[in-house]
Amino acid sequence: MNNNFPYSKYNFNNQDLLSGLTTAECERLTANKEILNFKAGTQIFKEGTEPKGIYRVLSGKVKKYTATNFGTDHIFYICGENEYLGYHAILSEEEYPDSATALLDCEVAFIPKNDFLNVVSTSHLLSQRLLKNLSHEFGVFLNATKILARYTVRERTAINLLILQRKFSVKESLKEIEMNRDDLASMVGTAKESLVRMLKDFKEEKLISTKGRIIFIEDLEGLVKASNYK
Amino acid sequence: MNNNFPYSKYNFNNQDLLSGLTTAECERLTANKEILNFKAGTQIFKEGTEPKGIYRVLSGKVKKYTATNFGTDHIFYICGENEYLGYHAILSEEEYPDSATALLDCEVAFIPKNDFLNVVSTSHLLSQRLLKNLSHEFGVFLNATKILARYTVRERTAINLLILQRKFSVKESLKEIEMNRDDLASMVGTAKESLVRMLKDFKEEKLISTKGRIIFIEDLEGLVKASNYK
DNA sequence: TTCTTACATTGACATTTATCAATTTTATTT
DNA sequence: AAATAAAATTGATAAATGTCAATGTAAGAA
Repeated sequence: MNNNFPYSKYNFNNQDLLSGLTTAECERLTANKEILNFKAGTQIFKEGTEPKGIYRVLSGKVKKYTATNFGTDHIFYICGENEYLGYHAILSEEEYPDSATALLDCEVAFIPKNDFLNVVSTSHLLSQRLLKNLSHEFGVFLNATKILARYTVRERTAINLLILQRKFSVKESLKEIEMNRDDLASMVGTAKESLVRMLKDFKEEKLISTKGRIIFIEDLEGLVKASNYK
Repeated sequence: MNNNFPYSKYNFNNQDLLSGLTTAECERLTANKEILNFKAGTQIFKEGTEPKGIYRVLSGKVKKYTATNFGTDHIFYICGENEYLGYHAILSEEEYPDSATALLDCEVAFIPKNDFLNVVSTSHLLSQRLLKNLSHEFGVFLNATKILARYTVRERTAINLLILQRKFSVKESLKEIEMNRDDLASMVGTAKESLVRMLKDFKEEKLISTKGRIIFIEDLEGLVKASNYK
């Protein structure tokens, strides 16, 4: 990268949680594994319900979000390939604190709760890795709350475009983001109309361009500057 | 409680992390323990620095916060008695993602990094408990980000008063909050003047009263209603 | 293709929140 | 207690953001 935007502060899973397990552990873990397919827009699990297992995203994208009692969502994370979903609720022995819905068509591996817990309780490597991941996530969340608490809508919009650009592009060169405006506004934490106006400003400043709902990042450095984030 | 405000969503540590360890483990853990005293206003550790160990608050209160590059803080948590500080950075093997400063005079037990890691790596109970705590915290944070993203300053002010009331009162009956206005504004995620005006509104509505900087909760149910949180 | 529907955008305006500059109150020091 | 410093509050105003209604555009269904 030729800019100093700290993308590392935006990734929950900084390594593959389940790599490096022994063959026996892997077998126990995947003994009852199921491959599931979710069409874009389908809910994978719902806030407040009992967790049945964990999920690994094999392909596609998943949005993670919470709902207010007055009907607005807040999308706090987009999960991509090889990231895991739903393990927090299993480990905390609580209900799901959030919901997950496919953003694109997804292929997902489902591992039942008991198989996961069983391996967690016997594999030192796995529990150490989970500890590392969860505590890394803590930093990611601190960053997110700080941004919501202290940055303007303009700054947050820029920050989220930068995050999404990274998240959606396997290759760095790819600078397209496709996401509906309601979801984008829900990530930024603003009204759809305010989000659209911000995009318009960015277009006038030549930081981005659009074609339909697709957003092209035209000036990465300019967006970093607009984010006011160092 | 005679209201349905979910205080449980605001506590990081839902049990004593280190209770139930074997005598041997306890000894290893506390072999190099130091008791430290921090005067109100003194920083305990600083964002971006190398973690040296973990801290347990024995008495007093500690604010945890992150700083923006443009000089405003966001206080995201108040630690009280028997809560632990600084273990995230140790477990994630990263720099401190946040800072901690004594809000009141504090007595704190310091456990060096290696002693902690040593016991974590050998005690199954401790690592399981840490996993449970960290994943519980995830839910606490989701709630916090949702509130920052989706609730108004009025609602957030009410929510934070309710949290502080609980946090500062050992007995439920105690309904006093003493905190300077800058810190309160920093928790709510707003400007000091906006915070003060919100307090004024709440006073006019007889939800609170004040004497100097001390805030008395006069109508808990009314504040819950003002928070718009269910 | 045409119709239909969902989504995106714009305009006008109201409301909320931040900022800056006083002023008042409270706490601390002498 | 008086003097001083720090913090809290208020007022005036600007800026940011949200809301509601209308219009435009794109995508899927018939």
